[in-house]
Amino acid sequence: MSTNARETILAAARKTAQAHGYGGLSYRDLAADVGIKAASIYHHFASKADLGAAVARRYWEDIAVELDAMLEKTGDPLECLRLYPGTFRRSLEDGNRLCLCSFMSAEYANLPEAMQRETQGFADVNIAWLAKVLVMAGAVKPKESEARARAIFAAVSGAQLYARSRSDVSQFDALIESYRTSGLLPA
Amino acid sequence: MSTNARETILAAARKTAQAHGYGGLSYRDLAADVGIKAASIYHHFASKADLGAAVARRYWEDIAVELDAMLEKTGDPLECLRLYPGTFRRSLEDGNRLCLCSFMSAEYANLPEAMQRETQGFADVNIAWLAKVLVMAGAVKPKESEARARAIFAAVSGAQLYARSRSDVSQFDALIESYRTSGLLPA
DNA sequence: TCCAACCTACCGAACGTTAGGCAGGAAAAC
DNA sequence: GTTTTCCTGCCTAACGTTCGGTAGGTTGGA
Repeated sequence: MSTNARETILAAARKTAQAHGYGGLSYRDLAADVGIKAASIYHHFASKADLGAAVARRYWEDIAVELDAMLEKTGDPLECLRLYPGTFRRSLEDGNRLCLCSFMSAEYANLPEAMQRETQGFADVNIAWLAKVLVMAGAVKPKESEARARAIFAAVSGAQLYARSRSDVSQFDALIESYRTSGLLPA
Repeated sequence: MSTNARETILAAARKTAQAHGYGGLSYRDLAADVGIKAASIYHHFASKADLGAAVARRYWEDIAVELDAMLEKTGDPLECLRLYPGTFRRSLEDGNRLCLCSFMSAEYANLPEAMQRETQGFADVNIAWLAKVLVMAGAVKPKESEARARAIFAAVSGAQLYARSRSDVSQFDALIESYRTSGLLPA
């Protein structure tokens, strides 16, 4: 348990936060999850705010790596745009979980400052990557790529939120399909 | 205070829930808001779950009236579609608040059953109205109106969520404009 | 006389957090 | 090579606060 306890805590906290939010993240439950006592978490994180900020940062660091890997692996920007909603879909499949960024945006007013600062990271990473890929695919003019990337990110987030409220992944799929039909996403 | 205390509580609870969620809604704070003691709330609502469900139900009942009134007043479906995002925009202007439906979708796993049931009401009302207006405006084929309505609702919700995380209403406006440019919303 | 509306005074549970201690392995001192 | 020191990782036990909720009393108008 010891050498990677910090990582184990981070991963468990992320999963819980994606299901119940930062407010729904309890030290006692989290500790039980990873097999230690609540007080022991303080050996790895100075406070709940610190833990939350670390989880948030790790979250967008991971997605940055994942998105770049996808682009490198396929080498096809259009295919990337087709696959992009899959990252959100997987959260839903995994226990009807939400993107941590969406949860933090909702809980924004209740978050400690350090977490508020990290909230934007995930969106920034997604939007920058989408803008780049949109231009590569020739789907939009470079000038409009940022705005379109933001629109896609926001719309996909909204689709995930809606599907969660129905506990129904197929609603997410249908929404993505509508985004394609309407022209928001390349068809 | 007495005759409309129940209404006062409902309204105050709605406002707090739109800022801090159901979990962030405290009986003591809520009571202080409306000028009574926490225990007195139990004279009007049997439990927090009951209060939450009543707030949620009232929320979508109100929007149903509001949307129908808009259509009747303007008589112009295209103008209605142009005005539609305004209801979400107003929440942001009013203390960076979120649509209650989005908050409940995020908190879904933490909500009492009665509230989970009410969560869908708001979305249903919006989607039904949008589908009707889209057909009236001739913007989509009747067969596709439901799907497009859902897409618009989800996308606008996502735009509100994104703008909230930046505490910046202009981000919402920019996103709506992108939805128009891309063809999701009629231009 | 009665009842709705509100009160005071609690309850048990859960929360984040702290103090202080114990085991054990690595590093330092002899 | 042995002993001592020290640090890491975890523990138990409690802290004060806040939570939703309850019991029972007071008050004022119909």
